[in-house]
Amino acid sequence: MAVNSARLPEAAAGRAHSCSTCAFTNLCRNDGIDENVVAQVEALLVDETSQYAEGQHIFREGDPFDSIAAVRGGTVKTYVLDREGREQVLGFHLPGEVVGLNAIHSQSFPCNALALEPVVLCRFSFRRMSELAALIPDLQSRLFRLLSEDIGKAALLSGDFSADERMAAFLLSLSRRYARRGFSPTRFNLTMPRTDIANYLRLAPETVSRVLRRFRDDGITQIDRRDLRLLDIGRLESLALPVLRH
Amino acid sequence: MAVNSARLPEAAAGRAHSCSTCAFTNLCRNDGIDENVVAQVEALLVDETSQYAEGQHIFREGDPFDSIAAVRGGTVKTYVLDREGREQVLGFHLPGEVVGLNAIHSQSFPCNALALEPVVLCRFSFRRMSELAALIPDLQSRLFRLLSEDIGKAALLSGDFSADERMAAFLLSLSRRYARRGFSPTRFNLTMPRTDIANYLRLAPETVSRVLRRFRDDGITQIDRRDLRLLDIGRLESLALPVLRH
DNA sequence: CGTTCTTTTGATAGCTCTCAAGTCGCGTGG
DNA sequence: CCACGCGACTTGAGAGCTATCAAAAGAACG
Repeated sequence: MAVNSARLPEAAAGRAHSCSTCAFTNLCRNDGIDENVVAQVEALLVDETSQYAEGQHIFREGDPFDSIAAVRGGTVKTYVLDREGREQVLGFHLPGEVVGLNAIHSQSFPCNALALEPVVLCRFSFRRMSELAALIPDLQSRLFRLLSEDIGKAALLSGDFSADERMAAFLLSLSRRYARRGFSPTRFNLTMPRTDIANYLRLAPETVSRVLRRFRDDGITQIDRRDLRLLDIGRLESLALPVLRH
Repeated sequence: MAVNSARLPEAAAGRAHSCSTCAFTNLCRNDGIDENVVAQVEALLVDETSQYAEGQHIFREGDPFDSIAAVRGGTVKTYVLDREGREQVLGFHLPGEVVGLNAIHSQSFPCNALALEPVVLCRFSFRRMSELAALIPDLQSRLFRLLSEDIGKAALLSGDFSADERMAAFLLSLSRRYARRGFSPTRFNLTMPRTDIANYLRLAPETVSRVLRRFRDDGITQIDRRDLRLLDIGRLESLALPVLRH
């Protein structure tokens, strides 16, 4: 029962923590922003408490783009379907991360987004956020950086790396991202099924199973179902080096 | 001698055409923008005529980020070096396309950029462009879209596609991008060596050679050294379908 | 005209996929 | 409480695609 929420720090119960670890930090909070601007920022929160049950779609490919969402809780999977209906997983979005940035260009979502577990979102009107960005240089800069950050994110998929390298990089990526948001970097739940991991890493599910078994046999991880502990991060890092480059 | 410049439309000789097919269209041109703003836009061009010879670096990994560049002529290759010094090609930038967007986040270039042939760039100060974007909503919007567009660009590399699918998608991508800028979509030069294509597609150079030979044998292309003609775009499209999805 | 780099071609090995079967966990209903 | 069934996961054996190794042919350069 190693649900991630169980590892949430004490302070995380309230909204304050969620926002302090969110990618939009300093946007929702008052830090160094004019008071009457804060009111406008608050007004951006279109539907602060939108919730989704496991298996529900947040948006689907082709849906008109109007708002950006930040994940407050749960895991969101983005994916596309090819001509033959086969799924291609594009990524997983953890608490504090943003979903939908790739929709700005075409003004419609280029992929589907699904809740892998109960999900809570903060939604922002992108139009209003743009208007505000023109008034607050720091906000504009933050948006530019957020967008820029995502451009180089495909490294995990792009290289012709071995199954071990991909898996190590994947686990390490999860670890670091959880750590950044205040969760344990050494123990967390794989909130997605093996098939989704395999699909994301462009491996067969059987290969994922075999690699995870080897990692366990080698003492790198301890894993029971989806409950994962990283025992030897150093080894993981050296395995993932070709993928992550640092 | 099928140099691309030889296929440049008549109108392309002057600056007008170059700019009309550039990713920053409507930024350099006066269309619908206040006249005294145009002066400011002009002022953005830091070094309009910066040129690079084949083999010269435009920037290197770690260089401080200050400006974005649009390719006016030539081809730019971006790449990184891993721990062992092996090169990893990230992409090719053709005339009219933008280089350096992924540097905004970290304020320094995360990769190297090399001129594969004589290159002419338009450089823009990103700081000044941001300031101007706050004044011109359309410019801000254009920048957001430009950034968003690049986020989903890694599809060519990300999937576990066959060598044929990758190559077909690569050739088709070049064709479409050249067409978009006013060049011939059916005949152009591969401005990069086979090794770079192989590296970019995550294939061995030998595999690239074999695939190109098969394409030629099958009447899909006609190729002599780097002079390439696409004879059967329909077949290319059906091959590339799993990669490009349309 | 030799040197060097690029490209091509051939033979072999290896990693991962595919196919197939079996195991485990868990909710359902008897 | 236990049998059942379903889905997720694991495990095993063989095939295929591409990388690797090796070598030669071809173009570019001085």
